[in-house]
Amino acid sequence: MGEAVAVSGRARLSKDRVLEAAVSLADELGIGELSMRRLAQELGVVPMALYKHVANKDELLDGMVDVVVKEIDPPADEPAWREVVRRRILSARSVLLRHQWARQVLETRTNKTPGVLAYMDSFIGIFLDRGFSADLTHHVMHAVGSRMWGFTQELFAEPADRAGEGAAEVDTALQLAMLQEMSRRYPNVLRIAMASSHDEGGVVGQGCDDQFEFEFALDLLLDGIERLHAEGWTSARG
Amino acid sequence: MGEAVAVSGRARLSKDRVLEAAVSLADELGIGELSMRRLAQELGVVPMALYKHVANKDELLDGMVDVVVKEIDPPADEPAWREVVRRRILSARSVLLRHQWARQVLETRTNKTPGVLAYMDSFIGIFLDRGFSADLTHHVMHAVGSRMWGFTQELFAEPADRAGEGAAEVDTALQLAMLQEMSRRYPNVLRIAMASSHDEGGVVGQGCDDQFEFEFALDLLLDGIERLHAEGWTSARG
DNA sequence: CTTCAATGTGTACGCTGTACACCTTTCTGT
DNA sequence: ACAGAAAGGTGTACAGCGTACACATTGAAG
Repeated sequence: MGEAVAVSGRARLSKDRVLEAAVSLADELGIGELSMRRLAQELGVVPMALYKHVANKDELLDGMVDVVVKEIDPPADEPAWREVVRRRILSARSVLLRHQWARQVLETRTNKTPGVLAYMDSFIGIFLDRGFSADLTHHVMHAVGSRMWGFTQELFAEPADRAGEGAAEVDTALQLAMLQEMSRRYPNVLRIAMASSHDEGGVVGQGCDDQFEFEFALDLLLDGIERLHAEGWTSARG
Repeated sequence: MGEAVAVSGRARLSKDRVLEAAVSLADELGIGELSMRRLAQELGVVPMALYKHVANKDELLDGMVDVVVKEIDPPADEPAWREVVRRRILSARSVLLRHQWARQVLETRTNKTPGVLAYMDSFIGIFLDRGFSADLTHHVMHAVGSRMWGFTQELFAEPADRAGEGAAEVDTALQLAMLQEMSRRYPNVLRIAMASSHDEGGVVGQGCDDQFEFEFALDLLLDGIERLHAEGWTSARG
């Protein structure tokens, strides 16, 4: 009588339901813990049931990427390309921060899902529609590269470090020793790690504002692009 | 009597031999095909033998990264930071092109092996030793990000496409149809893909000079850094 | 020659993705 | 309303993975 929900509580599966569940499972547990079996269990279904909605795990991952990419805001409707690009990239960044696994998956994929193409297309359109030449835009896209997706390689990523319980004293002593070793072998790394201006206290106290760093690098890039565009730059090879 | 080579042909294992074999196996087959079992077989040894030289697969991957990173040229000894950085990054790029799997592995790793730290340290040193403030250098390192390793996200990576044998005619017809579909749905992507100036003929004929694109983006970045340094830029937050 | 540590072996376990045959539910045409 | 087809879900099974653990072999030092 109903149309989608079986009488006995359990809703029917669908590709969308599978993808949605996969995304939130990856959000919770990380991409490494996402297996077909785990996902099936989450959906109250036997593993093979998933294969009626998704050809294989690769297609699942592609679908997940698509779901995430569609969360990125569309380009704003205003004349200044720079602000449009800037806002969109920052939107992408906030989306990819919500789904941290997406960075890795995006990079692994051989990128050609509809959502990814649509995002790229409209991204490119921002430049073309505002007077950039196809030539310059092409090079700009390469220069922007993965920053288009709102991420940079985290230079000094912490190793997750969950469940750090027992033997805290040994840890601090050992950490100090390691720090001294560090300062002998890699003095420059240490100086730079310290050079995050706020939080001057805590030794290695990860006082690095990622958002600031991201915007710094982004603006550096946008400055460069602006200059080239203003100069009417064109590639002089061939 | 000898010391390393057993009488019966087979050389003894060692961590170095394991890592070397792993690197060239990954070069040949790609990282996806590198398993402990396959590697052991390549070395004429039972899988568990590897664990006497490497704690687990993660440590193997770390070691492989270290091997690769050590192939990058040391910084040249000259006063102009820009040329030193440029040359070194291009050296890193040529190394990572020889070991394509390394990009992915580097990004996955929680980066802290000695070789990686040593590379970063000396990279940072290029700036510090040539008059950059620690503050600016810190931000610059974030801006450089993964370009330090000589790679950018390949925007339009081909899907490998080995073994494309049977039904070539269907393929071309189908490809044409897909192309038309593309041009309706993603017109901007197509325009940009075409805009690689040499090779104006072949439809989608991947006429994109990756090396040019890389250097373009790199120089854009270096220009920006140069300007900031000349201005005596300093982060104004905190 | 004995002894001991380092190195290589064999077996086994739990995990993965997924092929294939089967049953069950739901939709469609008459 | 009913037959039949299509779509969705199940159960079993297999090859491959990383690796724990107990055992055998080797090479060097006493």
